[in-house]
Amino acid sequence: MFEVFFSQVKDKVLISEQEQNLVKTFFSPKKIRKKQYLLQEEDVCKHLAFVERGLLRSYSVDEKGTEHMIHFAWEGWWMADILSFLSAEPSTYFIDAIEESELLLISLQGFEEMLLKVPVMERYFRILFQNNIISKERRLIQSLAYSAEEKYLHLLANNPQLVQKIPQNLVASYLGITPETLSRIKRKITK
Amino acid sequence: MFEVFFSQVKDKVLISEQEQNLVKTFFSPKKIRKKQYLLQEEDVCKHLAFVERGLLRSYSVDEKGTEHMIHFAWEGWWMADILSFLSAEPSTYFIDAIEESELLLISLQGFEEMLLKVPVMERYFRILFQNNIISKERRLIQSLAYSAEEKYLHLLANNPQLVQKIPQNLVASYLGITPETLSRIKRKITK
DNA sequence: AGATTTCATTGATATAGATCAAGTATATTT
DNA sequence: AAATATACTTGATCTATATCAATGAAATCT
Repeated sequence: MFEVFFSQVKDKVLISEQEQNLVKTFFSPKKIRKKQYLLQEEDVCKHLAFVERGLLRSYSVDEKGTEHMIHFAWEGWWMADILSFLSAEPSTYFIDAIEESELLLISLQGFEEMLLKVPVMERYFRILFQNNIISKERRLIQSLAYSAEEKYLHLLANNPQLVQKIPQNLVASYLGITPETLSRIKRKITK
Repeated sequence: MFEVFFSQVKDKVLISEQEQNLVKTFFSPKKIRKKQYLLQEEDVCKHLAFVERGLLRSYSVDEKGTEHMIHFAWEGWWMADILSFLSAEPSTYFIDAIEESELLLISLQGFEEMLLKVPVMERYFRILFQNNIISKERRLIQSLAYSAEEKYLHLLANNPQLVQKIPQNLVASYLGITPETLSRIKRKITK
């Protein structure tokens, strides 16, 4: 159950067997079916979710009903609305499963206790958050500086996994363009 | 010199006098004039900079020469290209001073040593990075979901300080719109 | 204080990408 | 396997915002 989890943690920090066993106690496993919600708007995000297997997405829905993809998480990635999780305010996001998934959940209380009792996990999350900032910053610049086609080409070059795993209409939303525009871009490129 | 710095740190974590004195040893002060660069593209970002007084900006420049604002930092905020700082890769950003500023600089070596010797600072940065993720996520959604006018209204509502401190053309770039469009939006709103 | 550069405003025009609509292909359900 | 829903493609049109251009207002320099 924790195979993917600890292989990810060990990528970033050194952690002893003892610490691993302690860390395990803060998590509970959860299975979630395709299309099932993990979080709906207005609810408080009660857990950080680590994806052992499967595929989740988070997104917001604007007044017109249009979905805007925030994040995808597959094996080895985390998913949550961090703002809602940390502040206990109602979320403005939805999180659901694109594919049937196996998750490891930790509550806010568990999270805080774990960080205090296992300082190496404080370090792990600091590094994780660092990396997240970097990737968000990249995406932000791309959304400001690049055309639809350039954004797609960059995604293909830098995140081919995402393009492979995620349905086209969700990739389009992730890039901030319409499915029609993405379809036309793909046709243009393959010529 | 460290007044603003420790008031910010104390906002997020509990830190003893002793720890404060140790932390101080890792930083060196620096003054920087208006328009002076702290970092230029292709250089490695050698320091995290804390702004005690003044105003900095970071931005990237695309092939057409257009600037895209990434971040502004005034009293109490941090500035760096985190990717370049942590990886020692050449930066793709510029950082310069909008106003004459007083900074506290820490090197990567200093940063890593400080986090190991003063664990409460590990915690501080984890929290800082958390908050940064949240604000980047907000900005990203706004860039995907909102019109130019909506983006500006949100900025006015949620970050009025920024609109006050930062010249119009830089605010426009921060929002991913042209100065002309921002000017027209302002006229429309004030009617 | 006058000269020069930089920034903000306004108007006219162009364009990337959205929207609307309809058809085709691919999944999913019964 | 047929039926239904969902996703993808293609074309025609529309629109928000960019671009180009010119003028006026601040700010900065000498």
